[in-house]
Amino acid sequence: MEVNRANGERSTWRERERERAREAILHAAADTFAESGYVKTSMKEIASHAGISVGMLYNYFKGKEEIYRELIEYYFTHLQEKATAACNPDDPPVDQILCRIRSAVEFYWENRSLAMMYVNENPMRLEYMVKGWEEKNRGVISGLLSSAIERGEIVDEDPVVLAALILGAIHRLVYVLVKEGNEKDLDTIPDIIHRIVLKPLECGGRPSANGEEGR
Amino acid sequence: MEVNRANGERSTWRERERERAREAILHAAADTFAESGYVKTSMKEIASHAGISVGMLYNYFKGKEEIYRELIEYYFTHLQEKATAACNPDDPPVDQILCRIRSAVEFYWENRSLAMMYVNENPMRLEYMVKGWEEKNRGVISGLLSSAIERGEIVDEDPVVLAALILGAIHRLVYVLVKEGNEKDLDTIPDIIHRIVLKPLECGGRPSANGEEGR
Amino acid sequence: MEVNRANGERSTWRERERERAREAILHAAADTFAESGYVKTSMKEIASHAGISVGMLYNYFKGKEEIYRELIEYYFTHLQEKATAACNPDDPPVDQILCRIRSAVEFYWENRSLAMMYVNENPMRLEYMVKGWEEKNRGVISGLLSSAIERGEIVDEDPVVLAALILGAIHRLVYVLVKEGNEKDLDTIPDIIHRIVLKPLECGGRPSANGEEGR
Amino acid sequence: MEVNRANGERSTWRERERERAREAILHAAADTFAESGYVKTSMKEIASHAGISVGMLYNYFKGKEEIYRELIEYYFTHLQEKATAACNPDDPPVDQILCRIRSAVEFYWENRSLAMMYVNENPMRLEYMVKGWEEKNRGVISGLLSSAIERGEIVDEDPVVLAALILGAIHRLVYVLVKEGNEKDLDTIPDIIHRIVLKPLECGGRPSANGEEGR
DNA sequence: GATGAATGAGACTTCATTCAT
DNA sequence: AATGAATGAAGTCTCATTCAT
Repeated sequence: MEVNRANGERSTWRERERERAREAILHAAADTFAESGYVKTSMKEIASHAGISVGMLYNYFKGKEEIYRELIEYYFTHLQEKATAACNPDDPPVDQILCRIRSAVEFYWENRSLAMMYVNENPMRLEYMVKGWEEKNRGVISGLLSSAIERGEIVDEDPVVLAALILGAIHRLVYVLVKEGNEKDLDTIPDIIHRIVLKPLECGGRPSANGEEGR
Repeated sequence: MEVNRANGERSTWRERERERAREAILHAAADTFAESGYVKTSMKEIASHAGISVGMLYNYFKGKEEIYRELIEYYFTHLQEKATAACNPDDPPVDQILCRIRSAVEFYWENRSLAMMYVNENPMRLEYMVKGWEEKNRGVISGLLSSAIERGEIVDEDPVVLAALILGAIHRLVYVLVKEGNEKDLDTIPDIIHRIVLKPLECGGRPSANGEEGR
Repeated sequence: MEVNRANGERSTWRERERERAREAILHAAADTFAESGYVKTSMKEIASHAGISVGMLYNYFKGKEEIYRELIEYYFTHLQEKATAACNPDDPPVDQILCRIRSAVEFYWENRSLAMMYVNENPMRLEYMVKGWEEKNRGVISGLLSSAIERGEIVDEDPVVLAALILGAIHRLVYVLVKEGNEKDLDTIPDIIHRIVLKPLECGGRPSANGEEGR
Repeated sequence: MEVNRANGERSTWRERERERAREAILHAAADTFAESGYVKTSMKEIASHAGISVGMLYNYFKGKEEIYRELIEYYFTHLQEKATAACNPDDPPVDQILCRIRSAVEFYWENRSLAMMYVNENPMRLEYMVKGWEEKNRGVISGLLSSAIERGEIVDEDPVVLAALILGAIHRLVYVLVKEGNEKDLDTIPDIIHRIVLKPLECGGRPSANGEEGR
């Protein structure tokens, strides 16, 4: 049993080491993919950025595609986690949406390589690599929009369409700001979305921005 | 002289034939690129879609890049031409924007392969292929927004940011609708943008020319 | 018989026309080969320089190799013809050699494309195309040198070696002069060879230019 | 530290291995180029001569051109080094020239593939690959000839022309001897040049240091 | 005769993946 | 565990030659 425990512990230690190594590789890979895109990034480059040999990559990952897929999954998973942790599910849905956008933008800022990887990549490849991410992503926002509509807080528009519109707008704003080197303005995005898209949707109770309050 | 005329005619015929063949190849290529993206599309595939041999492609185009660039340039050129032809520069700027969006959506509908090529592609590649397309594209819309702001017709927001937001929203809506097979709903996009983004921006006094009610 | 003669004449006319066309092609091809070398010259280029279609080339020649071979053969044939016509076989051999060199240099001047083709080309290709040209070429000179030696007019050196030496020297001088754009100095080559190589070889009878002793 | 040393040694060993492999490839390539010339030599052939796969060539060299250029540069560099090492710069210039020729011929003998590569190649390609090699090569000899003329040791001829003549003669003699399989006679070349070209140029008074009699 | 569109073999090159050490 | 040498398939492009018109 002690032996077993010893084995167990060693195995646990091994696993931790392995996990640590995998994450180091993933970080290196994210930088490389962000810079050059999936296709133009070679395994040699990733290995070199990670400071290990090409052969070693295959010890930790099945291949290039697995590395990429894990990065994208890591990206979406942590994006959701962060937003879920930050936002209170008892708040009004619109506030939750804003909170999630704020979380997302913070996350972009903290993980610029990942964000660039996502923002610069061929949407078809993303879809191919992580089936259904798009719908999942939109699903949360459109769910919140649905509640908001049901509760009569915003006007009755198709929530799926609204979600696509909002996410598309954010995506492009991120892309433009980063491409033009204005990364520091990323944090203005939540306000922009709020002012221009969400506020005007609100029904009477909370008066629209175009009313007496403006901004 | 008759000989000359004959030569002239033959040469014209040759040129017409050549142009016809080039366009056939471009069509085939657009389909293939739309399906698989630039990188995963091989010259063999293009040739096979076009019903000719690989070597023949090089009689008409310098290489893969030229085919792609010509498609993208055709896309942007005709998109702008169509919008410019359809919209009256004396109309209020907001109406012109809506008109341009309507033209664009019609154009997407009529050139679905081209549109998919654009919507599915890696933004970095588009930028690499046609330098500055993004700014040019945004420039027209942000210019009209600037006028609208100057004329006091819409609230004072950064027109560049607004343009990015609008274009990002449209881009994503096109992507989502096409990916989910709802291409027939493409023509709802102009109304959506109008209702959700542009109308609320209008300053109280002046109702938009497009539909007295708005809703 | 008249019919026959008519046929004969027509055939003769056709043949003359064909010969004329072939020579036009050969001229165009010589220019192209001289500029770019055998490998980098394409049939398209030759056709374009000759003002005809690619297909037409194959009406007159079996292929690229045949064109090249005929040019080289034309070159050597006419070089020899010119020299033979100009030089008196009853003159002393050394004078004949000088006379041949003078003829050759004149020929280079008059057929610069051909000469460049020859001077710039891979010797292996030349040898491959026209087997034995090297020996034939050297043969004439070494034959004359042999006679000169037999007649005691020049010192007793291996005539084959001497011929190679002389021809190599001329070849390089042509190459250098043309490459540096001093084509006009080509005609100094015979004197140089005379002064530096042939004269010193002469035995006492005709005293060398280098002082009374010769060697 | 032991680890470091181990790493250091392994790394050194790797580098040595790499260097060894590169040289093996270069040797194989020299043979192949010498046999078929640059253009007709395919990477497949080189790989096959070297006993490795085609892809492997690209681990060691950027491409075909790099292999070729490295060979040619090796050739010229070592030719010059050998000559410089062998010849005493305080000797009379004419003796130095002869010494350099002797070194060169020895070098040809020791590196027959390289020499054939050079002797058989299209001069235009050589020039394209190693810009200015012709002038550099001629420069050394013509410089020595200039000194000899200034010192009144040889008659006053254009040293550039003389150098071209000498080098052309050597080049052709090497070509002829090797082509006819008389490689063993390569070492007669320095004497030939001495006897036929250099000696007669000497001004009466001063006998050459190389052999009091001439031959 | 005359054309040039069309073919297809073959060249160079890249790179994900494997495997002996 | 760790390395990087090695492979080989696949991709882009060129061009001599053929052939329907």
